[in-house]
Amino acid sequence: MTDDSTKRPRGRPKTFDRARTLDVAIDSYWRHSVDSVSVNEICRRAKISKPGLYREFGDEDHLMDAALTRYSETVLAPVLATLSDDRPFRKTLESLIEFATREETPHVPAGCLFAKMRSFRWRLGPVTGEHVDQLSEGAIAAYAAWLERRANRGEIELPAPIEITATYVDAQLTMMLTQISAGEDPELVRAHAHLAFAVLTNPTSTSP
Amino acid sequence: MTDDSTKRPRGRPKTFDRARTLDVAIDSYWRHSVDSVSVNEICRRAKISKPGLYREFGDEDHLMDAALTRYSETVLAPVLATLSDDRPFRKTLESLIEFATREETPHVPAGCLFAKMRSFRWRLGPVTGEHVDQLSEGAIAAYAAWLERRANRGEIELPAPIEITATYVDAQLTMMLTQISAGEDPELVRAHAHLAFAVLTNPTSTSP
DNA sequence: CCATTTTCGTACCGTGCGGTATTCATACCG
DNA sequence: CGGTATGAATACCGCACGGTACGAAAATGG
Repeated sequence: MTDDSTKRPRGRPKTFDRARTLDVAIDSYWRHSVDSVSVNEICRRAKISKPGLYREFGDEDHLMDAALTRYSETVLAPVLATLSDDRPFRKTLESLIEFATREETPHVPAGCLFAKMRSFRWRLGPVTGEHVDQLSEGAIAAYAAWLERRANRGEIELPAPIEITATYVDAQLTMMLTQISAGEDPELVRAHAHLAFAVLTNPTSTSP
Repeated sequence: MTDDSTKRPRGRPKTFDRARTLDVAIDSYWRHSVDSVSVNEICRRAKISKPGLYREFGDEDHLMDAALTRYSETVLAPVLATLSDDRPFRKTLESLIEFATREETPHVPAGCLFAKMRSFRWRLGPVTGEHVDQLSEGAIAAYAAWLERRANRGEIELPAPIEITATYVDAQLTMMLTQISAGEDPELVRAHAHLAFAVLTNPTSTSP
């Protein structure tokens, strides 16, 4: 069904594998910190020439942005989508903790590329930086919607205004991902998570 | 009383101002991230020559270590010392939160140099890295001693084994310092802190 | 076959880095 | 004064970075 016979473009056929290059970039940025992975290094790993990469992506900023786009579509979106599921609060929370403390596997690094980019926000290029901001807002909005829905159903009692509670959940999950990426013991991080989220599952007064 | 008449050393008198250089280094590492401040940059700010700095400190690793030593003595130690005070738990906790969320002043940057070094642990030199590890252990031990003492007096009820609770407090304070350094709103961070530490001040079950 | 179009990668540019060889300046001693 | 000892800074090294000029390579169209 692939019409090899249809008009091929005029010049030399393209051999640059954009998808594979993006996979290499994502894996590199994800496994190691976002900075400390240079364009040169990605070219070496992907075994492509530097001008090839620059022709495809423009510059380092747009390469990172493309990597973040692909990552958010394939990894982040499914996780945030679970917030809309109609599962009990604790089940969803546990799956979030599970995601944030996942161990490294041969094909999937530990931690979260998005979280790493957030912590390096100020040294990202303008395009990637804006993208990170936008995804951050989206994530917090998703947490807020989730928490509010569960609060309205009486499953939990919000210990603080929704903006504060949502950003609290976001901050805790981000910290967990950072710790996991730094090599912390997943069991310890999970134990910390249960302490941090006890304020949600065990409503009490929180007056200072 | 300064004996100018006593033997002066043989050669050309030293003019290198070690203390001032260290102040510049600490301020630079503290205000900006530890990496992204180069030796060249410190020389520029301190208006000293590069060989001068290298003669005094050896290399970048030992310069950072000297800065960390001075910082821990002048800033960190007093804070950790308050953990031994006999004040009520909540008072001490509030002063910790106050320290971690302090706003930037002209002379004192926000955040904490030690916290910044911890988050960049893996790219520190061997000397500074070891020093950071050692200080981390010291801080956690101090938190553990504080919490255990307060628990023994019935002021709080440990929500988890002491090692987990102490590292939890450490992780939360470190995260707060990181957020403040990243420019987060101190009021929001304090609100998060009260949520995170509610598990200490409002003992309940924490079963997952 | 040759001109045209498009993509390819080698080889380079300027910059800033951590670190240092070398030479000059300033002191004491006799 | 000259000899000796020590500290100072200029000017450099090799390297890796982000980014690109440019000619070779591979296709189509006539």
